[in-house]
Amino acid sequence: MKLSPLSQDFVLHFGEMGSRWGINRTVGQIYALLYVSPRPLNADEIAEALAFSRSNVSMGLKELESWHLTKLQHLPNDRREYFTAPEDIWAIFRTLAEERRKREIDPTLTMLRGALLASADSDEDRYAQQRMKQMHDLIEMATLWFNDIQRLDPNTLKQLMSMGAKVTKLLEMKDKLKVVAGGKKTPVAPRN
Amino acid sequence: MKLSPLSQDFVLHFGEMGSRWGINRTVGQIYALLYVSPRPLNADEIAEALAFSRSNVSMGLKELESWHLTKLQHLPNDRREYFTAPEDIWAIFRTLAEERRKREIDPTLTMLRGALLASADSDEDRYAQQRMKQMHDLIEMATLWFNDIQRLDPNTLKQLMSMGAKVTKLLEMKDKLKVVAGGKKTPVAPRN
DNA sequence: CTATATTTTCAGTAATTACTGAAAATTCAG
DNA sequence: CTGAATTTTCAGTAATTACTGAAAATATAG
Repeated sequence: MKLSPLSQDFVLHFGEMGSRWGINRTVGQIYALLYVSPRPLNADEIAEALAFSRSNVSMGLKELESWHLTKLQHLPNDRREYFTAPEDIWAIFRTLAEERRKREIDPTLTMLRGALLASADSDEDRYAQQRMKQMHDLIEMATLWFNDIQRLDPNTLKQLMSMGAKVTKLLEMKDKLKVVAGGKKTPVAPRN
Repeated sequence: MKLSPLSQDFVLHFGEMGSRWGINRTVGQIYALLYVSPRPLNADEIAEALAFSRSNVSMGLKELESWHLTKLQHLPNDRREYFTAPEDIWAIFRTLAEERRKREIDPTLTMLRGALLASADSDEDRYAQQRMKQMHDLIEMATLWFNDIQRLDPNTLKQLMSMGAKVTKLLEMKDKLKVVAGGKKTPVAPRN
């Protein structure tokens, strides 16, 4: 297996990006290779295409599996395992976000909650707790929201995204409608 | 300067998180320390509190500066430089997101655009380009959207986030209104 | 300007992380 | 079962990244 220059560039770039994303260069390259490959690849093909040792590829694939970023399949009359990246790119991003949430956000929220429960017996600690609360609340809100948004079907999500900030126009509209209709004015979170 | 156990935990946790976020452990700890500190700190205080060498702190602070995550100030009758983390936590996340966009997303989009312009003269390359296009479009849309959303003032944003997925109810409402009003029925993408 | 306080740089070293090859384990056709 | 094909593990090594102390640079008070 020899990589075309087109794929080569993509793969190398994703290797570099990988290192900024907590997965190492090797893993990034393997993933990128699977992503652009029109057919499933086995470990030897990957090792050859990327010039890594067979064992390195084995490790990398395991890592990707732990991220739920590969699909494993078998080809008829072939004992080797073949790998692909999931087709649906939305699913890929959802998976990535989900995994990062589990590994990074959740533990952070847990730590913050613990710290907020501890007793603060100095001005420093009280200040620190206040800062941690700000961070906790922001992270929690963003996470809940992201979670919600992410579960929308791709088309709704797409529609929503293309609206961009114009979505707030809808919020205003909603408020006006309520007033006009004389509906009970739901107290919206105070706008400090 | 001695750290309370409360801050200690926070600082150590952020050190670890830092390494998952592309900034190293030291830098993560320095940032966390500034974040929970009720007053500006100078480099020596930071070095003592975290038990790092003075030069390591100097490097770390420079790194944080390059991320626009610290504010530098001077105290009266003191030649040393004092550092703080910005007050507004929304601003902090906006900065972080902005910096990551510049360092990771933008170069990726550039690479993808380049690859899409290149001529593909094999089935493999055509497939690869198609995959890259999917990725490009998704990243571009998400980035534009994120950018838009992020610029909202914190309270609108908060309101929007608390709605979560219910925001799509507004989309439906909008569509219905158009129909009732006899407006042109915009064909909405099917929601599978 | 000089002396001193403070910050930055950087070569060397330590620590961490990535990678390899050889060997062990697993899988499965016959 | 047996043995060949395939995958995984892991100890050793290579490569990378982080950290330090000493020295250089910069800033400022006098």
